[in-house]
Amino acid sequence: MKTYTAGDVTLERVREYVWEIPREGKMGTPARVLASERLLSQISEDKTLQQLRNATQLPGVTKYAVCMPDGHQGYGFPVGGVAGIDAENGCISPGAVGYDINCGVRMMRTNLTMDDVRGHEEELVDALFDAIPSGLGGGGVVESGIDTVNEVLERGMAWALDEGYATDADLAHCEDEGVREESDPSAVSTKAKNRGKNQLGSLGSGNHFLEVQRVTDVFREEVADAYGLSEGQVVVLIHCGSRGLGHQVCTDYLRKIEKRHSGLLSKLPDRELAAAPAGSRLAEEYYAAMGAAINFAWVNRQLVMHRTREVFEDVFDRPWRTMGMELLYDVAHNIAKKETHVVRVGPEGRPVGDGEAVEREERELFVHRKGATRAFPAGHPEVPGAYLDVGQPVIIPGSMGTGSYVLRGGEASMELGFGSTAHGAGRVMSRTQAKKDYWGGDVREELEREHIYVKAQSGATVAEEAPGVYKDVDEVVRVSDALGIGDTVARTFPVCNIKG
DNA sequence: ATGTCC
Repeated sequence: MKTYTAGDVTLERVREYVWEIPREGKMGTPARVLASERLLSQISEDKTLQQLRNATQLPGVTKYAVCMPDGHQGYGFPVGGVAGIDAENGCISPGAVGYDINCGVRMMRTNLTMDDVRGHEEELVDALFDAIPSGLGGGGVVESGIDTVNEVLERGMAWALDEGYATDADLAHCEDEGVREESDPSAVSTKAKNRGKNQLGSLGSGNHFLEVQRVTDVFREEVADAYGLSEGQVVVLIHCGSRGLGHQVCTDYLRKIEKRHSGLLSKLPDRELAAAPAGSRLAEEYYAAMGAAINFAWVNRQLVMHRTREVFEDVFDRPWRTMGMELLYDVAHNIAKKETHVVRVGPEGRPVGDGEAVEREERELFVHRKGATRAFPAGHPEVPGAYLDVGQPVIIPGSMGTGSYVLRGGEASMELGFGSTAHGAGRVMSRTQAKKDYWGGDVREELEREHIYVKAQSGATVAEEAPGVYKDVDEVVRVSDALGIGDTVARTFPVCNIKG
């Protein structure tokens, strides 16, 4: 059997693009990396593989911990990691969701083409930058008080609908219709709410952005038709999360869980994997607080989209509905959710990997997706009606110089990754290193030569997000497609981009 | 990712 060794980790090649760290020692299950050899070598350069192996020690982890092709090191658990953990006898781990709860992406269609937009790029990027708050700290489309925040945390996009910021169609084309029902605003600290109350409708910083793009390629015509995508069409991609509110929720619960479940913590290989046992009060509270932050992020992206429609109305001087500005889909990539999956069970009733399994069973799991996108295939009941026959849209943002992809959930996603695929290109260079290698102004000029117009609050952010700091998104998507976990539907190229 | 340390 072909193997790949990086430091103290050896992976066995199960088949093309599937690598396995066999179960040994304290590992609860095997671990798997879904990658080409080139991507695996990039993944091996930081602590990703150690973190993935550590994750199999979380109590109740089933099948295998999985790393997607864009994986890299994160807080305790890889970005690009997926773990399906028994929701009855296992645990839930904030580090395996991430600090930016419900960080995610939405794509809005338009019926405009580049002929409509050409010559307006700079006007458009300026107008978007002026209208949509970005960067660190406060300022949002809506300035709200605690009461409004509580309603947003409770109701998600249903709140936006009632307030006139969303349409029924917007809700219908969002993962979970933009509402996590199992949410509890009272589980969210006042500190978190105070951080969030003036951030509703804001991009934030880092890799978050809003980008006007054109569709350059269509790979699966019948799926693209169902998604309303065609070559030359202009679309808008929005990538942001739950801002300071979600960050505070993660911080608050990490602290509480470390303290109250120190016994479990002492058995784990990394403090950053701190977890609350399923059924414990803190597990319930974290799940409900995370749900509230999830709702906050959906409203955040909705308000940014609402404001984008208004900007297009100003720039192109007609109502947004006449420009076909409909939500294609909104999908989270930092989330944990109770879902039912088929897992393999060993002779002692414990979830195991392929080799030891004696039977297959349906179990309710906390599916932790951190930097991984839900990718349910055609026919799955949670895929919206309009897309049921073709599969759930998966939106994979690339860098601001290379473009992005729309995929559809593939038939193999349930078996290989608990219904998930990649979430982006994935960094290959730290932010610190990026600022040494690049200068924001140069990056911006380089992009402008390719007719990509970038406007950012800070030149440092442009340097940190230079196209060269990312893995090859084409390669990430090629692997996803080849494995059948997410099938390519269309590719886009940037027109203008605003960021923190 | 993040009022990049209460």
